[in-house]
Amino acid sequence: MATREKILESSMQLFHEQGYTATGISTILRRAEANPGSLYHFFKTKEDLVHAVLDQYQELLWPVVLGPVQEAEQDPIERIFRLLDWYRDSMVESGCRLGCPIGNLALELSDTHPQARPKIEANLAGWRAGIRGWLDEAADRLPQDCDREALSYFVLTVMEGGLLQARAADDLAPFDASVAVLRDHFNRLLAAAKGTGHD
Amino acid sequence: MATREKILESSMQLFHEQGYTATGISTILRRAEANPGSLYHFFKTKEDLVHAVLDQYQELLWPVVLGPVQEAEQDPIERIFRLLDWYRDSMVESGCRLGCPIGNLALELSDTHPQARPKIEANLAGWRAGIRGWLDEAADRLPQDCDREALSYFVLTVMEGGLLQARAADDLAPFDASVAVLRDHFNRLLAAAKGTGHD
DNA sequence: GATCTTCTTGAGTGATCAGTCAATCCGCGG
DNA sequence: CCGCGGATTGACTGATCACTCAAGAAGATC
Repeated sequence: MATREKILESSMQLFHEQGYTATGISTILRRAEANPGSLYHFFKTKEDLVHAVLDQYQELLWPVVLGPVQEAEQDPIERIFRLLDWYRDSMVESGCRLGCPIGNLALELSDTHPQARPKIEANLAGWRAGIRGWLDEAADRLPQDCDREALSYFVLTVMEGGLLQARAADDLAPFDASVAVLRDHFNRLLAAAKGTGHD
Repeated sequence: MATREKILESSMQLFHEQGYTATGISTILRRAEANPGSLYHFFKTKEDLVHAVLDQYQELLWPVVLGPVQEAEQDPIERIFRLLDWYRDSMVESGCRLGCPIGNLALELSDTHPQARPKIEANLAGWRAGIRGWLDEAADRLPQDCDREALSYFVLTVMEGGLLQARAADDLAPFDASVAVLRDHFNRLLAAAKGTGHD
């Protein structure tokens, strides 16, 4: 792998595992098997590095996350729960650690790093837009007065809030409980729309 | 104020504003107007300090947060939205910064500080227990098969997930949208319970 | 007022932090 | 085979990190 990509990859991993501030440049270099000069040849500062990481997450969102889910599942509502399940699997794999890399950086950097904040928001907006698209696809199965924009925020809220509690508890129960209530909410929305005649 | 309390207070503020790792001991000392020797007389390490901060949050939960809400609002369901509104106000006050101090520490320390994690979980459990108590009070207005434990997780999920997105967006819209959907969900639960005859 | 404990002072510790830079390497066009 | 520019090397910088400690001040107890 090219040096720049090795450094970027190591940074993504370490920022995810330890956070931005807690990760030292020297640790990144050790994992990437590179030297300080190389890192600073490609990235002007440590902050530049996290900007590149956020851009990378943005680029990978559709090819790695939303695309596969969209292809694997036809039902747009089920895609949302497929997405939540995909995240659940990644939590099982890491033993309830790590969580959402964007969410972690959001809480760590939003206040203190004004240049990173818009990039974090852009990432979340990308997730939301994907979910929003699926909700729009299912519009005729949802109540007519259903605020799909608010609902797309809500799905992301459930994901981030559920992951936060799961990490604190070192147990997926909070996440599962949250997803179950979200499922109940969708069931009620679908039932309500059916009750009034679809659309 | 006593030196120990001044140091504890400054630590709470700064961990909230900047995070644990990003906050230096020297900054805490400057704000507390104290010397390193005093800090290390009361707290063995920086990690001890964050443990004391978490204990303090735990102690303040009922007297400062849940108690006032419980007294100000009779309807147990409305108390939940009063609580969310109270948080909203604190976000307005800080200009969409800060967010939930426990949530911030949860994402920063859960993986890397095994001694802090249980204390973070204890704090979240305290919030949950309060909400759960209110839900139990309203049990006869909710559907019989309603999982109130899951619902208490869910309320906290909405709070934390909504705050995370609000900070990233530097705008309360994501939080408001999430709370609106939660309100819709409760309305549907209450309507469903009424429909089948109360209880 | 002597004595003991608790608390405060602040200069100083080694380690680690992000970042620098001159020297060197290497692939490529001429 | 030369010259050039991007890429790499790694020792080095000053600043800051968490933390120490010997000295002394401030109260409390007898």
